[in-house]
Amino acid sequence: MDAIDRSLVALLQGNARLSYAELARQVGLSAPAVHERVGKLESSGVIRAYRAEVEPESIGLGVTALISIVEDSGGDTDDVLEAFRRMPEIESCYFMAGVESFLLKARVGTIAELEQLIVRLNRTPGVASTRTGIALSTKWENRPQTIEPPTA
Amino acid sequence: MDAIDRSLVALLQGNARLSYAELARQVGLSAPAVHERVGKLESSGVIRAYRAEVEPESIGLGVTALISIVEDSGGDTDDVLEAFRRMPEIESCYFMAGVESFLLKARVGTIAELEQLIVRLNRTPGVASTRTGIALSTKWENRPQTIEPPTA
DNA sequence: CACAGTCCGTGGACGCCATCGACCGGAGCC
DNA sequence: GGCTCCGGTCGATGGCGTCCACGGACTGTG
Repeated sequence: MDAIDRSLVALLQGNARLSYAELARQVGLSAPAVHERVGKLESSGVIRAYRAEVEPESIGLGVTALISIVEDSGGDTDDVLEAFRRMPEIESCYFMAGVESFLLKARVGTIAELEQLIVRLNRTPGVASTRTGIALSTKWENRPQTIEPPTA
Repeated sequence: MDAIDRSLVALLQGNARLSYAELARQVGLSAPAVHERVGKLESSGVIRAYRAEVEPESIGLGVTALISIVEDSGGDTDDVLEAFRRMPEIESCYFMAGVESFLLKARVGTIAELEQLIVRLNRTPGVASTRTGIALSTKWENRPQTIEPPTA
């Protein structure tokens, strides 16, 4: 992970569809060299995936909610996680410090669907209680951060 | 936005670097047709961007926090937002229903940096108070949802 | 019914790109 | 010095992106 790798990552964070030739021009290497570097970044796990970022409303997901979960003292955390994973509405899942073990970000089409999701969550074994906040609007999301050199 | 557009969006959500030729094979059209459709999806705002998804730890961002903000009754919401936008650590910003007007997702390198961020937030005009939860681990994030036909 | 216009696709052409293999130069190490 | 390894350049070739001309289905109109 030298300076060139960092700029490659930054460039691909900004536009994942840049060609290797274009990346090569930007960082001042040849295309095959860039190809190999990017391949290593992928296989070492630095680059996890390339995703198109889609406007949620246009695919029928107008409602965003953030749901905190308090775990049942009896339940198994892995089972709870597995249950969450099976709910496709849950886009993100964080395991949190504090009384509320999980924070979920969910997206659904309507408030009615959100209600159904919350009911399903509360019925899930291992879930003691939920607390839901509704996002009225998403100001921005997943803004890429500028990459800093390793503690330089 | 017909069925073909939906599968194009789904394919690009899964892998934004698919070639037009490959997309064309998957949806059963010619490459120029796919090129035009994707172009329209981009310019109509359905596809906002193509991003490489990067493992945060590998770029020195090991600490994830979710911060709720209570707004000062005197402050202007737009000014607060503008201040948040200038803090690159804040990856996502939701405007919420409820007492806590904003929910921020922030990523920093160390707890010390998180402390500094919270101090800066509390000093921001228009911010009455903050409440911070620390994510011990990210189970998953921004999982793409399967796209449903428009209320069919 | 014929007609023109529009939309959305196909097929062909051409230049650029991805990708492979051969080669090469510097660093580290006997 | 001479070996090896790593990581780069260069050159070739097949596939891809992209432009353009063309064509069929649908639609509204004289």
